[in-house]
Formats: sequence, structure tokens, C-alpha cells
Amino acid sequence: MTNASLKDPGDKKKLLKEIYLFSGLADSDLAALANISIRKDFLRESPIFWEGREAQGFFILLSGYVKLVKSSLDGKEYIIRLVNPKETFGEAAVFAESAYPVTAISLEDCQTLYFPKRDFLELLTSSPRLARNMLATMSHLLYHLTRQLEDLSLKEVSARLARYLLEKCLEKHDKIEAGLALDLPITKTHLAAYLGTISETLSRTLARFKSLGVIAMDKGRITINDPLLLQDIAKGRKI
Amino acid sequence: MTNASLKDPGDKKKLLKEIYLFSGLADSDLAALANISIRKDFLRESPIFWEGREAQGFFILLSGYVKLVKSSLDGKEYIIRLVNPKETFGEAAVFAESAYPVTAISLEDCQTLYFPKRDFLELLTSSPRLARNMLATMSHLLYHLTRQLEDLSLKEVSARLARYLLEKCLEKHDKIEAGLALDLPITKTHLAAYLGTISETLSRTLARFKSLGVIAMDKGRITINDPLLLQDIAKGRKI
DNA sequence: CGGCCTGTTGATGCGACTCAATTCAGGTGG
DNA sequence: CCACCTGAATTGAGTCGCATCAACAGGCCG
Repeated sequence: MTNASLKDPGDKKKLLKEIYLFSGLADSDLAALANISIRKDFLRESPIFWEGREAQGFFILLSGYVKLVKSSLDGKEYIIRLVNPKETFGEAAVFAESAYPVTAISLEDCQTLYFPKRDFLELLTSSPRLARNMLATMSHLLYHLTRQLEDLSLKEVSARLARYLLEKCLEKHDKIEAGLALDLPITKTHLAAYLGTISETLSRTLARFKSLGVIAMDKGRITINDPLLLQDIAKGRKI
Repeated sequence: MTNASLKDPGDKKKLLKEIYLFSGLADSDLAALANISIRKDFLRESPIFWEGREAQGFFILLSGYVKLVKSSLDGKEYIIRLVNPKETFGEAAVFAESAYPVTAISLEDCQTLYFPKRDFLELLTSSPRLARNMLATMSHLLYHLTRQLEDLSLKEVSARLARYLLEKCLEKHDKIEAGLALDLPITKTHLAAYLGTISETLSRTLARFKSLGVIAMDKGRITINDPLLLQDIAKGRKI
């Protein structure tokens, strides 16, 4: 892990403006946030924080990808969340006087901004807008986790995979349509851990989708051929 | 559903003081909260809100029990959370400009206080302490959901049941010790849905625990005989 | 007493994990 | 530039946990 400071504090402020958590904030608040934040960079496959360790602050991911995971005693890993650039992570632990509930590990070299809990809570007191944004952020997380619980408890792997593909498609193209393609941003092993399964099962399920004509595969690139059937599968229809 | 108002507004304020979400608030804030809140009572097995419906506010449960559920097309049900008296529910949807992520259904006759989103957000702006409490509340929820995800993805039914029993024991007696007993507050069918399984499997798992001497059962009453083994099972040890 | 709901127990089948073998792709060094 | 190595991905065979289906026992209430 390396620490570095940006050449110009104004650069940081510009960065912060693009983060959802800080949208609509007064310039003075942004300056204060830029002031308390610390640049922390990590090499690939580095732990950023560990489950169970006391939380001293939270992070904003500037570049690269980070996974938030739970691990079992026998080495299995479930990915709770894949963090994209401009998203925050580790927030929850800051407000509960508690430990991080997950372990965060960088998937590739990445840059982050770190906000120490103490200083951030002070700013929070003086900025209702910041508090409101943080509540919205956490609401989205809750919504996300709720849906994952639904998937894990009620749906099988094919439905979870179908939903993932549809989401990624919507994310990239803003619509679901036959012929649209998407690239898997991570390895299939990671995707399997995110979907609550293992790479072998994911591989078989993708092959089944392909033989049904729902998708086409070319290396890491997936093309959606039958979005309607895919949506049915995502809803739980047996195939 | 029936609406009723308390005889004396002061009664409401007294109620609110005991809610974690409102701890440490100024008297004026409590009065304002009492003022905007609306008493709503429900008979057993009544829907309080539906997944997907736009959220107009959140609830505090005063008495009775409420389940928050996700349902699948083929009628299966997963209980995301069992709400106890003095706890809030439906908060998340208030801050995300979005719909309720789950359906809330009363398990027995219950009394609630309802806080309309609009009025509550106004109060939130003027009370940093209230905002901070809400953030802490949502952090706890996130923590809780994270652990459920861990359980569902990495552990089997026996581990989930073991953890539940240990938690209930700790909740009731403040310690884990051989000989301590606890009563199941809900039917076994409901508990099964909460643990992400079905009543038959829960029944078999309990029977297995009993034959191993880990617990004893007498009607709905469960006595923990071997807490150490139970903790091992909760961690994922095969039995 | 008879109906209903909850819970228990048995037999069976399916989905997905495990283990193992093989192929494939990317990166390295001779 | 090719041979090599390593980790990822694929495919097959076997096993296991758990859901499903079905039958039945017990408690509660009209």
C-alpha cells in the first residue's frame, strides 16, 4: 500500500464533485472533505481492510476494482459486492461503532480516497445534505443486499445469472435488446463467487444458455440473443 | 387496518423516548416527531405495505410482530427480517426515492406509529442527531443482511439454525451456557422461512440436534445442552 | 366430534458441489 | 519466435444436501 498526495488540492475537489455521495454540497463542504481525505493506493490482490477489524473510516474508489467478501473456514468465498469506480465502500461500519462486516480486497491496482471516521462525522453534523446523501447511499446498499438475499434463497443459479446479465446489459446500453453485447469485467471464477456458486456450475449454466440460443459467447464477450426468455429465466422459470 | 390517536400527545412522546432511533434527541424534536407521527394498527396477517409500492413513510412497531418477506412466483416465501417491538421498519425506502424492497405483514395484531416521509425528512434536516441515529440504524441493518448473505451462501441449514439458537439465547439470557432454555417466538414454519429452508428440513435438523444431545425439546421450548458443539456447528463444522 | 392447522417422518428426485482430467490463454524466458 | 509454465475455463462422473411429494400424528376450536 502506498500513500500519495495530489499535486493540487483543487484536483481533489474536482474528483469529489463527481461522487454521488457528495452531490449538491456547498463548495466549502467539498473543500473540507478534500481536506480530511487521504489518498491511499493499493496493488492488485491487496487487502484494504479485514472483516472484524475496527472501522476507522471509509473509502471512495477512484480507479480499479474492489471486492467485498465473506470467507468460510474451508476456504470458500462469497462476494457480497463488487465495487466500481466512484462508489464508496466501508461506510456502514463508520456509523455503528463497530467492526467492518466484510473483507475488502483489490482485484487490480487501484486508487482510493480514505475518509477518517472522526473527521467525517464532524462534517456530517454540519451538513444535512451530506447526511441525506449518505442515507440514500446506504438505502441503495440495503436494497441491493435485499435482492441478493431473495436470489440466494428463492432462485437457482440460472435465474441469478440471467438477472446479472440483464443488469449488466441495462447498465451498459440503457436498454435490453436482442443483439446487444457485453464484456465480463471480471474472471468467471469471481463472477461465480458473486452469484453464490462455483466456476464449474457457472460454466455449465452459460453453456446451457448458449445451447438454448439465449446468448452467444465469444471469448469473454457475451451477446444477448433472446432477452425475453432471459427475463423469464431471471424470474424463476425452469429451463 | 384501523387508525387511532392516543388520548394524550404526551403519551406519544414517552413512547418515542424509548426508541433507539430517537435516543438523545432534544425535547422539541421529540415533540415534533410525536406531532407528525400517525398511529396505525393492524390485525393479524394483514399486509402493512407491499414490495414495489412507492414508499410514503416508515413505521415503528409498538407491539406485536411483523415479518418482512420476499415471495417467489411459485408461492415460496423468504423472511428477510422479523421485526420486534420498538424497532423501525420500512426506513430504507424513505431515502432512496424508491419503492419498498419487501412486503411487510403482521404476524399478530399489532400497533405501529407511521412517519410520513415528507415531514420526517424535514425534521431530519434540522436534527443532526436524528440523522446520525438513522445512519446507525441502517448500518445495523446492513450488518444483519450481510451476515444472512454469508449464511445462505456459505453455510448449510444446520449452521444457520445453530447460529439462530445461539443468538436467541444470548438475546434472552445475555450469555451462552448449558441448560439455558428459550421459547420459539414464532411457528416453526415461519422460522424455516427465516432460515431460508422449509419446515420439513427444519424439523429434521432439530431432531438431529436432539439425537446428538446438543439440545432438548419440550413442546416449543428448547434447552441448550452443548453450547460448545452448537458453536462449532454454527461455524460450519459438519455433523 | 370433526375440521383445520402445525408439525413430524419416510421415500424419492433434482440441483449443485466435489473431485479429477483436460484444454485453453496469457505471460515469461531461453 | 517458440517452448514452457501457470492459472482459468471446461467437461465428465459421482455424491450430497435439501426440496418435493405424500402420509400421518397431535393440538386447538367451533
